[in-house]
Amino acid sequence: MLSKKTIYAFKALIHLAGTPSGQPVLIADLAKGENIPKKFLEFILLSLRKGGVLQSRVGKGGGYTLAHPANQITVGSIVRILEGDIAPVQCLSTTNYARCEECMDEATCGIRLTMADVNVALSAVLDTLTLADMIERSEAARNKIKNVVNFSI
Amino acid sequence: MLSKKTIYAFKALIHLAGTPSGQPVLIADLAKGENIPKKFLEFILLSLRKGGVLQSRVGKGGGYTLAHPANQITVGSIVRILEGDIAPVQCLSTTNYARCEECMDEATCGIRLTMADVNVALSAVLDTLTLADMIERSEAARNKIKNVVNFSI
DNA sequence: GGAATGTCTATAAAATCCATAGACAAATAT
DNA sequence: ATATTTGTCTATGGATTTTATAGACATTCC
Repeated sequence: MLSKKTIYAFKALIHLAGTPSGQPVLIADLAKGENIPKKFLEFILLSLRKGGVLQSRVGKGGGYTLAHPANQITVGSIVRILEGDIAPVQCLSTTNYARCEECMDEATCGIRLTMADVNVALSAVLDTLTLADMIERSEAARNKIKNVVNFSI
Repeated sequence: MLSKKTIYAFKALIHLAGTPSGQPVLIADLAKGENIPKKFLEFILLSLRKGGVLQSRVGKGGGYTLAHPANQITVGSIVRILEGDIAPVQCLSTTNYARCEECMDEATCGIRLTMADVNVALSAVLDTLTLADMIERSEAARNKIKNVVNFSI
């Protein structure tokens, strides 16, 4: 289950992706617009910037912008930045590896070998989906509903 | 990331799957054998029993046994029992549904629509893999190592 | 220089996870 | 019947993580 932090990040990123390109958005505006506690959002945006997903500018006319086009920002990269990792067990993590306590032999651990499959499947989906997909799907759903309404008139 | 509770559950279940069939195993023996805090394990086993994965018998000669053959106990069912759910967002959970706070319109939420794909992919893997797979993979890895050793002699 | 804005550190409230204690209930053996 | 073995249940507390806030600081622009 994703944490609130990650959901907030998605909301903020979708908001940023929806603003005319190049136009920086203030933390305060993002917080207000997406109903996210401002100080908490500061921290989230900072993490995303350090993770290479966002760019920022300080001072008047400053704010946050996406560091790349929305279709190049994967859901996986966002999750990895905010959740620390995707791997179901830490002994499978590349970015945050830790040996499982009291695991006698990593090479023959059935849990690890099985979770490796889960890890691969999960990474595959998350690294395929992008911010642009999130927006497209939302729009597609909206259009579908609109059409149904139109037809029914 | 799976919690310790779930890892403990896997260990206990693998242990149970590896004992001659029908033979009940004591909580105390499982706790000692797998190095799991006994009282914590009690709670875990109870959850698994209520979830239909384990059977128990009280009194002398009692203990725990698998409720089904190991190849019929999916990893997904175990995770669902102990983690509460698999869905990345609660508004996608079937067993534990909750509306996301302040989600204006669930039908057009881009986060939800995207995470639905993740949910499908994740469920597919977890519901395909079984306890028997965990054991097979562990044995396969052990045999592989053994052969390498033999060849090198 | 002054205003606007992001950055950073410290801290704390709330929730969840991990673990333990102890009384209780059920089954079996004698 | 009674004693013994063993799982069941309720309550509780410590540890960790998540969520959130406060305030000083640094940078940019005018």
